Amino acid sequence: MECKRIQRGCSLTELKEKIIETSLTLFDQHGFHGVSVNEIVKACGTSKGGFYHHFSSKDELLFVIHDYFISYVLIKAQEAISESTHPTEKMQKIIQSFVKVFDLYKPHISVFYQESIYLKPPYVEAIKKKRQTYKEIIFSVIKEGIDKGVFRSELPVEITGMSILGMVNWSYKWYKRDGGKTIDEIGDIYVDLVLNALLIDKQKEAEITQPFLLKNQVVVD
Amino acid sequence: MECKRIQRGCSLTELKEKIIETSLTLFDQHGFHGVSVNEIVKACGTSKGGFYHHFSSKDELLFVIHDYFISYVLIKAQEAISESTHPTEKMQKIIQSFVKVFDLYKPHISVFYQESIYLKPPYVEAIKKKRQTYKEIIFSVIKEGIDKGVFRSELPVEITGMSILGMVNWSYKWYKRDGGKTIDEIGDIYVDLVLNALLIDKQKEAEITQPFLLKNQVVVD
DNA sequence: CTATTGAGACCGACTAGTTGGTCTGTACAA
DNA sequence: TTGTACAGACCAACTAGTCGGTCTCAATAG
Repeated sequence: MECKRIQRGCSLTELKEKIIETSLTLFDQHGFHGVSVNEIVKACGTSKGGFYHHFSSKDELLFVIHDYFISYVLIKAQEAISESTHPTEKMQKIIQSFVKVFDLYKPHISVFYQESIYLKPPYVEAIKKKRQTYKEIIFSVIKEGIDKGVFRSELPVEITGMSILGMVNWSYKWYKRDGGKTIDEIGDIYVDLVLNALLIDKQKEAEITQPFLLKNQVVVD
Repeated sequence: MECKRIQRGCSLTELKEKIIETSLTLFDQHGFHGVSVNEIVKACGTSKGGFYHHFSSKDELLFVIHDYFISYVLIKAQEAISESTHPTEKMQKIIQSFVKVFDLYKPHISVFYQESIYLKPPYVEAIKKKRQTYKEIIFSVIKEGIDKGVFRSELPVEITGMSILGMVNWSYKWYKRDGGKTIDEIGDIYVDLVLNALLIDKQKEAEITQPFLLKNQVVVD
């Protein structure tokens, strides 16, 4: 179960790990302010002392969760674009890699997008910086696609990028693992929608046979 | 300033109105749990008594804000589809009408998407029902488009619908009134992206001259 | 091999402050 | 007089965070 996840530093004790995992689930269900430190430690079978031995504050715990997640996503995105040369393929890989994260890190994502307003100033800047980096990866792929004559040049880079981000990110509001479709299927649909929206028609004709565009398969719900 | 907004029942006293508007701004900035009732009443220049005269609880205030917003959006969407016959036009109208709400109800939207997890059981069902109705409006337009041979039949209705919703909804995370583009311009881009993603190519050829698709204008940021 | 030490991991009663909510009182209009 | 609209002191419950203390165990000393 843990094997597919990113390797944490082995310096993390079991309790610290458990506090993070437990509070992640609780925050996901009730929100950061809907869960008290007492509830966290009770759910962990530990104590206030145990908690504050590992975290200087409840806010730091929130930061650790945020940082852990965004760092992971960032690495995955960088991997995705580095192992491809063609902008279309890069876009496809980014979307598919991000969408995969939903299976592994659903609570992380919910907390990340839901509770980030509660991050205290010293922490919020660090997270913002990484989020911006992530955005710029998306933007750069779109820009590259336009420059290479693959994507439609009339599209504004930033807003198109935010549209894609929004489409994918919003999944955290509704995706359930036991829903009708697997996360990979959903990813394929996203890729299909995005590429149909971005590619210039000639390119689309040429690439329609590639696997990232949905065939005329009947996809029932 | 208020004139463009929906007419509230005139039974609302000035204080109740003021509490709603003030807390909306505060919730938007600091989150529902980041603002205490004391802070609300202080910002309003009123008192605990004043507050609890109009609201039975802080939770009810949150519900009122939610219900007010979703009801408005629902009406707008129903207007949008009823005044059009063609699915393409319906989709266009829905997106444009929703996007317009961002200018008028930015704090409502932020609170709606950010704090809804804190709605208590008696309230949360009522809101969920209306949200579902909204989703089904979108779904029905997509379904109609597919049935009429306008939208690509290989697209799954629900996920495509959630993609569109996500794309548009996500705006609340980044849209600023004084940004580079007006909300109407952003709406046009959304319409362009969505229709390019949904329309079958023949339709696209035929309708490319229509105003809802971006011309080869250079849109700089 | 045993004894001593000391540092990290953890416990839980405690505190100071804040929270949502109540209750009595008041001003005023009908 | 009666009801509505508000004021603000008050309260019980809960909050994040503290702090003195205990336990474990590895490193060192004898």
